[in-house]
Amino acid sequence: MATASRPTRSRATSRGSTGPVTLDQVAQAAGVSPSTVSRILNGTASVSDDKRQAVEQAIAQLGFVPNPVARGLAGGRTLSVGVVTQAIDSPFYGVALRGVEDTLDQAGYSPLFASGHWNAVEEARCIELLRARRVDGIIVLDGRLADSALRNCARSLPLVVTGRKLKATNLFSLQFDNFEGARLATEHLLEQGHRRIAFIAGDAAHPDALERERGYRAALEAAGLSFDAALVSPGLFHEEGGLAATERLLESRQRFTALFAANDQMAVGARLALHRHGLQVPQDVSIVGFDDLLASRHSLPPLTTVHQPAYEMGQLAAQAMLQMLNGERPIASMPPPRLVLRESTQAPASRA
Amino acid sequence: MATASRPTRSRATSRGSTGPVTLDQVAQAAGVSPSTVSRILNGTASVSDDKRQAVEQAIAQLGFVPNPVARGLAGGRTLSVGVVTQAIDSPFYGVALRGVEDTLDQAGYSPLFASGHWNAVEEARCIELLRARRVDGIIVLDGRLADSALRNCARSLPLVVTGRKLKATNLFSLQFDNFEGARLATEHLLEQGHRRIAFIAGDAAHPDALERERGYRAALEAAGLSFDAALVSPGLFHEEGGLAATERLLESRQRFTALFAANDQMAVGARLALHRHGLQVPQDVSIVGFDDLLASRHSLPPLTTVHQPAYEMGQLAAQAMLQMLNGERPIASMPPPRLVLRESTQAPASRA
DNA sequence: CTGAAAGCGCTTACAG
DNA sequence: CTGAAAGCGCTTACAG
Repeated sequence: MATASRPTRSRATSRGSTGPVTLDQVAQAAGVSPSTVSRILNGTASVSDDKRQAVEQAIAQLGFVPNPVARGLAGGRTLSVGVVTQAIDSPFYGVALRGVEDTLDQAGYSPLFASGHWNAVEEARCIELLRARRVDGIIVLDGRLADSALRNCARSLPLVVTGRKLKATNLFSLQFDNFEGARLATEHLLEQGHRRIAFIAGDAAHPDALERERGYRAALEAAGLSFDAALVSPGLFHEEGGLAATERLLESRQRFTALFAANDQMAVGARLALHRHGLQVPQDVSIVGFDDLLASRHSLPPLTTVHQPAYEMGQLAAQAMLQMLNGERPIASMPPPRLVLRESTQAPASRA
Repeated sequence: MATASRPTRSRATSRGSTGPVTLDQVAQAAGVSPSTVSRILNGTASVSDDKRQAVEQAIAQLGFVPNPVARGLAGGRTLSVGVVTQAIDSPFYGVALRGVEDTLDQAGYSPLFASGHWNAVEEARCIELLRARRVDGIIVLDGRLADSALRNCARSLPLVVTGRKLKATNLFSLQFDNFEGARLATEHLLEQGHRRIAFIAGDAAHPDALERERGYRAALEAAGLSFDAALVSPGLFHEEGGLAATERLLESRQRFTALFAANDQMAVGARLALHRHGLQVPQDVSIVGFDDLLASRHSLPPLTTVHQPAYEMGQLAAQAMLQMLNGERPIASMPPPRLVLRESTQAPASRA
């Protein structure tokens, strides 16, 4: 009778009790209260074996799937985590997103992606949007948000940030050693005998870009070479920028036998510029990149580059978030940089 | 008094009435009922100007943002749409996802991405997951789900599918003319004088792959050339596959002066294989790809390829979804294929 | 161990 | 045009 005589409208009932099975239906089928079903679902309290069995059977039989929307409202947890990235189609961040997705998925969480387009204002908007959607936590992949904005956000939500070292409660940061990576890349060129090494710099608005330039200079200095500003040309981290930067270098008639690009995308642009000028890689000019994008393995020639573990970064960030959500304190850190030797570098032609 | 004497627990109240502003608070501040606030928010009914003003002011003053989770539960709409894609980091689909994201975002909807990994079983899981999350509709980008599964899904949710022609109520499909694209690519090679044109085929489990092969054959036949199975080698749509397929072709000692790869990723692999065998592009072998990935513009040499408008595809799919959600019937269709001429093709060396 | 009840923050018939 | 009330499908103190 209880069900039959429901006095008011019920969307589900009105269309013939079709529609998704609800927890109440499970409770009724199992002959227990909704509270008990909920407890079993959430492992919130111990429940007698017979009730548990009855409920589990009812769930299986009815094909019940809890409604995350209702759970979110009632329990305050949506089992979703926001991810602010720069662009969903970035060859670098895309891989990181996959790492996040895979890790979250295994734990029953869903990612909610939002793209900041390399722009602090939009990134802030992403965070607002994600909070409005009541995500349980937010992962911020790099980006240009001020540290203070991040700290502030962490006051109401667990936050994990990559690309900077930041200490704050409720906030975990993960950083790749860009300095060391760049130093390694430059050192490799030096060891091969190169002395005139051009540097295609990234976008100076990114801390990464600055760190990589520092690494380049440190390696030079360690080898007793002096830094020559005429050999560095900014390429904004993209292909066109790398192409233009290299054109500029070539037109300036600076001599160089090797070139270190602060990311693979610029290396690809540089490669094309050299080609346009009839220069061979690595015979005439050696190239080292940074990131080790999937595509770099098949570029022409396959690119020597600093491996940045994007997928692992995504995984680690997601794992850290999961731990925070569990009340644990994450302690992970990024693996150290590692140079991947391929075919774009060799000793300079001895024409000195 | 009403607020102060609330008899029961209230999470928000207990932490000092902090936390997000609720609709009730807005109603109270504006001196109207919650119903009225809701109506204004949703444009559900006409409301007198003075009340509207009072409410709008209260909203602005309190910085109220409606809780989508509550909206979802109460109204049955979550303002989110599920997107099942193959891999979040695919160079092709990534761009399509950006098109979806941009379009949805403008309309106040959020995308929920789920990756099927080129696998019908996982795609089905994605759909389940998205339905469990109560998305308002689902966009399926290509994939291997059976038509029947899709039709079935459309019975409970608006669905837009790309990569196939499918008629069903509540379902809109969008298809690129793969046949014509492949025909165009092959025709171009033919016009340049090539007669022995190898074909790196895609994964035969994808309808796209079959269509592209059909286009290749059709162009050959139109030119009076007979199809030679020894000249086709499957490459599974990825770089490694393209590389291996080309190696096989080369080892089989089949002669060919041009090569058409059923996607750009395989073209890149093919390019590398040719390089390993000391063959120049386009001097020794011309290459045409398919897709026109962002990267293809900067490959060595820049790749001649069939432009497939991934971003527009994402946009169109999202727009169609938005229209269905509005009760309209979408009528969009994909732009026709277009060949982008770059530097990887030229007339064969006259050594016949 | 377990149930009844209230509540999460909205929406939407229903009845003026 | 507008409000009171019930409900969306869960969770969680509270009281056995």
